[in-house]
Amino acid sequence: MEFYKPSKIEPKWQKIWSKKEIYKAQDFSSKPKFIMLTEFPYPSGDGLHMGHIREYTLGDIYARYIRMNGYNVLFPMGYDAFGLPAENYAIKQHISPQQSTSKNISNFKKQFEKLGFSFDQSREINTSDPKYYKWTQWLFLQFFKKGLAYQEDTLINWCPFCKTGLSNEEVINGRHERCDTLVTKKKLKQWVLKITDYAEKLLTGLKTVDYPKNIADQQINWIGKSEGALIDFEIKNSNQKLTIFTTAHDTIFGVTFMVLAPEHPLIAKITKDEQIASVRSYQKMAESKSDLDRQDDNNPKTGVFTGAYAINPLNGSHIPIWISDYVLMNYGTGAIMSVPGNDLRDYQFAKKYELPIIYTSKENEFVSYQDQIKKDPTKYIMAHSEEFSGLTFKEGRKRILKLIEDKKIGKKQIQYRLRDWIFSRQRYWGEPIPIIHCPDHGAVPVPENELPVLLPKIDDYLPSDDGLSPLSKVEQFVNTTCPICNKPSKRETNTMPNWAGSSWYYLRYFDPNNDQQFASKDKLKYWGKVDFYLGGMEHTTLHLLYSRFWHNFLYDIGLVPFQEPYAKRRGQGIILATDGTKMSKSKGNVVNPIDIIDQGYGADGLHLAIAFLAPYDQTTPWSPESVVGAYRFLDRVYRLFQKTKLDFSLKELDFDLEYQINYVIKTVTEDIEGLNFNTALSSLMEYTNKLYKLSTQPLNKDQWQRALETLIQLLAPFSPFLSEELWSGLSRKGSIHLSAWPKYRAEYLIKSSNLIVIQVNGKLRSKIEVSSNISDQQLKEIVRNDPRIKSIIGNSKISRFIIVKNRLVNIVI
RNA sequence: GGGCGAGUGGCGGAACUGGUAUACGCGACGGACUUAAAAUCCGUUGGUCCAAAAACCUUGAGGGUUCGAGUCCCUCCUCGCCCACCA
Repeated sequence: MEFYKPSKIEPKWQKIWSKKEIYKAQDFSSKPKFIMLTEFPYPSGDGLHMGHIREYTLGDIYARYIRMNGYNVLFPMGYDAFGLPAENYAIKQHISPQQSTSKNISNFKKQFEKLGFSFDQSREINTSDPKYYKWTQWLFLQFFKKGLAYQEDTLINWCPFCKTGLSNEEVINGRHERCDTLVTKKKLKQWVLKITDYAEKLLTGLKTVDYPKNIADQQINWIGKSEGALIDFEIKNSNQKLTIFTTAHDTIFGVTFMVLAPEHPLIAKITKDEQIASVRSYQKMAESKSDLDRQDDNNPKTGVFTGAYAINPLNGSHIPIWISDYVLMNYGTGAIMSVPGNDLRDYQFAKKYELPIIYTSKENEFVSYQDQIKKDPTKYIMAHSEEFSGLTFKEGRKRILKLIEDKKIGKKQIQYRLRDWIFSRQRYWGEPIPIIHCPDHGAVPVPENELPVLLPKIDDYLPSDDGLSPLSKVEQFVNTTCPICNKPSKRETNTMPNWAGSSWYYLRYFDPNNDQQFASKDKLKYWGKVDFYLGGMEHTTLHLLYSRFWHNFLYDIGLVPFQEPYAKRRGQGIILATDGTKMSKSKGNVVNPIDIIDQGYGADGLHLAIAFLAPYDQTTPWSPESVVGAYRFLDRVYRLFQKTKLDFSLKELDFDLEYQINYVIKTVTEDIEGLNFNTALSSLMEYTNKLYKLSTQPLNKDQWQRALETLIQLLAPFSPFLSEELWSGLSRKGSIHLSAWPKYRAEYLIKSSNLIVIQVNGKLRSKIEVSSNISDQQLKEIVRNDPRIKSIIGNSKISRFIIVKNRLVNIVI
């Protein structure tokens, strides 16, 4: 008898699958197409980690399932090789990013092979390959030509450790999401992509795709649409005007002071002489504060009076103008009207500086506007608002807006929290931005036939504190001529962020070797939308949002046939360390998945353990024992196939076995469709246990054969190696992974009898087995005569008799 | 402060649309096989009480709706993730 040894089975099939290219996707196949996309990794020096394995295992299971259902499946893989992590790793290893990247990629490939994922290897891409980034540069130029890529001299988020600017999305709690360094501010000239132009489309597009609520909500919150009004306030004894943005224009009678952000340009023009000194010193103080300090809402409010007054356009009252850093320059107009009766921050500020408070709701005490509206908008009754007092907020809102518009002192305004995307990085390892700066013509795009602008190989690629890219030191690279006038000009030396290459990579899989276009029209049309995109929740407001933006733009300029790139998105949960905390090198609690394979559990054992661990989208701790259970199950399946001395004397079909076969097909199929991989596996385990018990009894040979085939076919997506091995042992032709997914027959799922639960007053008292076609009358009779039930009921009167067909009886006494 | 989600055995987790709570797996305990161990196989395994049968209790806490609630409603507690002085 042979023992189950993954190390003897798995390498053999890796080679065969690879040689026969069984997972190759066909362009223009007549079969229905399906794109299963998982996020491609950046090839780090540590190799694949548990998070990768979970993502690709789940994607692989689904891809294999869909493939067996007769689809032309595209399940691609590539490498997101440009960017900070790769470069920081190279610096640490004292080798060039080119070297480290190619070394790491070959390690990743080896590991992927060992893991046995069903990728179409022929379509592999690498974002740092000039043949690839030529098209990233080309796409950037399309943004430039449409005015959606522009340069701005602005205060940006700066990571002092990585020595580069960052986008808004890359700053998490005031820290750089990659290295956790506190972010500071730096004034730099930057390339910016105008993602804000797509705020509305990115919102409405969400209604056309299948995303889980939490992902859609996160994007909606990030885009942060709010509807309100811009209102102009005249300034007393001045010809200046102060424009504010508010979402609560109906509280305008409660305004008792105005607040400007410390950076507001109007401050210099309106501050009274006697206040200049204190205003200047406050501005200085605010400037030196880090983002994190400034954002802490537990901080006591601080501020300073400018000496100037604004005039309330509706009642003419004079309102002092203050400065405070709780107002942000980069949202709205950088100025607010303060209504301390309804806004907590304004209230705190008013209390501290003893400013008057007017309550504009009938409660006549502090009530948060947001809370009030949310609780019951009809109960919010306005007060202290002249002729509007007594109205509901909804009505007051409408009328005051109309009044403001009629008087031409303001207008309706839609405001988004989304900021434009800071797109340049002062680092070496990225796509050079294909722009030439000409003294006469300004920023000029590199002509298309000169793409790609190659990243020069240089020795000194370390970043510097001055905000200049390492490329600026390379004279052969920098010095060039203007494509328009031929005058000596300088190349742009900033590079693109690592999110550039990944913003369109899925499209390249359709046509990875095309050197005329990023992908041909025909292939874009054939493959269409990504049917299923699985990835990390942490990319919701980064990669996922960015790539939706790019794709929407490409659609608008007619380069892709669909508006949204991903028809269905799901996010997998995180696998924590055994102690329930995040796996991290510094804590030393990292589990290396490849070790698990090498310990003898095999790739199949690893896949199975991960799929069985918990629902795919749940964050859950890793347990080393889960692999033991997975391995034991596979071993049991293996031994089931080793049984040689079976008694096949049975001529008739075993109806119960027939039921089991059809039932397991049904449940496993439905569970995979619903991505309930853990319960699919528990069904397969139960089924296996039943077969194992049956194997000691007389059997019908054909039926038994079918039972075994069903088992390994249903198991194939989860454990590709073992199922292929056992399939070949049944001397079936071809790969099990190209075989047709089993179909159940409903007629075998009809039970002749059912177990009926009998309750008295809702409490379980007895169970009986009765025929499926029993009438309610008959059932009542049987239940009444059940000795246990009889004794419980005794002389009590039965007031109700509830029957749930084929399931339950409840007697109420 | 805002958004989303979750609390079920010793542990990971099941439970379809309100209808047998604790499936499946791990661990533990007992037994078989073995000189022994591993592996495997067969049992037991939410709690209280108990010789046993039965009974009673149990899905974070409390209340409600219902013949019947882990599931629906209300109040509260705890935890996780994301965002956060966004006017």
